[in-house]
Amino acid sequence: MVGASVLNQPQQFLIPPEHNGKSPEVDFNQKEQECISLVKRSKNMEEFKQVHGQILKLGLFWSSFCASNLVATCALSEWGSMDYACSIFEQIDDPSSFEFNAMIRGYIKDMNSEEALFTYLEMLEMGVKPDNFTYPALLKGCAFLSAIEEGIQIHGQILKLGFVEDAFVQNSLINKYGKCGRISDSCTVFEHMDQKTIASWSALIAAHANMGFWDECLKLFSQMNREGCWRAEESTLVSVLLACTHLGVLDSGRAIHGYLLRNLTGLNVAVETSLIDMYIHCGNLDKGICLFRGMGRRNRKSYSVVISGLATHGHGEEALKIFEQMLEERSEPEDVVYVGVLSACSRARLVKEGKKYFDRMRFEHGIEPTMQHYGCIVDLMGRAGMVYEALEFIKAMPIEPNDVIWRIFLSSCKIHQNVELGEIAAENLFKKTTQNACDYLMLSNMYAHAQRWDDVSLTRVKMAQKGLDHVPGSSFVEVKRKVHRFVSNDRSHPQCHEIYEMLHQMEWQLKFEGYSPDTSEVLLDVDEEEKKDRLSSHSQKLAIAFSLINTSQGSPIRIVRNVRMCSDCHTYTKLISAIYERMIIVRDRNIFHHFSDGTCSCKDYW
DNA sequence: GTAGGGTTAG
Repeated sequence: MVGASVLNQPQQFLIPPEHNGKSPEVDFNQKEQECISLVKRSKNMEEFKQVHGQILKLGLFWSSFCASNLVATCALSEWGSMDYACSIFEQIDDPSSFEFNAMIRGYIKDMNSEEALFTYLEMLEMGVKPDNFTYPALLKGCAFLSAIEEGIQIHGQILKLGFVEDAFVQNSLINKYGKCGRISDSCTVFEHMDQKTIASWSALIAAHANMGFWDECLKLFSQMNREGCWRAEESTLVSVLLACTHLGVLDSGRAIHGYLLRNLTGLNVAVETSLIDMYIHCGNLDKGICLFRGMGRRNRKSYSVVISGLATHGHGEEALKIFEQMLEERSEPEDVVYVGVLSACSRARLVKEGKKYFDRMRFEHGIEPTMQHYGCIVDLMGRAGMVYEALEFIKAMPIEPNDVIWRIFLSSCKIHQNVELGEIAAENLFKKTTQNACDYLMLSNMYAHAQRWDDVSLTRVKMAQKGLDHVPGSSFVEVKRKVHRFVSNDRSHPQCHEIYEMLHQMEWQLKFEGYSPDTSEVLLDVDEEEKKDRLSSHSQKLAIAFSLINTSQGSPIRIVRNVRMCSDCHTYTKLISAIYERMIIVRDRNIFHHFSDGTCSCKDYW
């Protein structure tokens, strides 16, 4: 049936068959040219099949570049089909590297990397020599499959065939090694390059981002600016923005924003969304929302970023309004956006609404709940104090609850000091292989609060037996694009003396306000004075003291923490925000605390 | 004579 319809139609696009005065060879070449041009101009499968039919009818398939172009167009066009391309390809008696390359690229475009690798093997078996065009796509396939062994073999073939100097091949190698987690191999390829282009830097930065080496991403970006004369493109900057987001470095993120505005006209939705995400996760929610409101076009991801962002900053109601607005704009929700919606309900303690959205997700939008959704509901109930109901919910889950579910439940039990259920949570959590020191500390803190010192010791012994080390709490502050890290009782900072002076001064001020340290979360059964000493130099307090010295009066202080803050630091920070009239924003793992005028946005539940 | 690399957010 291929091309059947064209036979019944006037052949407007071809030269009439009668002799036009030229030699048959010229005539043939002209027809061939016209057919190729028509193949390339096809806008859909229907048009393509018509031209294919014509080419077969005119006998041009066997003797020309027509077959090549048919395969390439069908394999690589947006509207193309690999099945159809394959059927054409199979009719070529003696396929060249061009046709093989087109097939390989087509499979990669279709995310069918296995088939791309099979095609390459077929190419070698048939004795067709690969060229420098073969490898970029093939390496992309290896990257996608994280196929380390195959990748190494292919690298060997590249060396043997002498394509290792090709910049495109080298960039693909950097990417491939990055995706396979072999970052040092990416660096080696990069270092050996004569001509490093923007794509080489981008590939290297993305490789580091893929491994979560955020500091390295920023270092490479500044190195690139120092060494190169080209301007970064959007794709590079998304990786760099992602690094800023993870590190919580707002000033560096702002600098990238400035760079984008200076060097690019108009940003695409992906970059705008990355910027919004960066602002929100670096603690400047208002700027993120402002950019979101100014977006010309939004997609589901931009909505999702903003909804989750508002939820983590404790603005649950606002997040739900944006979600309703998204539904009005007929953007069908996907499962991830519901994680934001449900966590918004949980943070705002909107239990009824949360349950309603959970049902709506399943029954109205047909989304099967994932572990994350179940986690949100456990959090929703647990945080609101419905710990017994939360436990029943966990027991009724159709999938085996993972460590995260039990951790969320343990955290709820701790907030509401339900030791009995907390022990059930811990018992289940400790059966999992992914337990960590924080889990033991949570249980231990709960016992400490209940003054059960024997159980505190026992929990710590168990923790030590498992070889789990207490993760030292760190606080990070960025001042003038430089990140300062503090740990508890830190005396390593160059401004150490001034910082402790400031801390002393702060304590005096706090005493006037009637503050007394909350020692309930200091683990050891030692005397009160020692506990107070340990508390007074927690990393967050050092970071605040440092910021008060080094930033201007009235400017907000932004702190990123690696572990959850203790209740004393929370109370302390609330009071400091009022005394020093500063907004203090703390990123505490996944949520934000906005301390202002003596209160916190989390309403003391975190 | 046909073509290729880095591509993102939760």
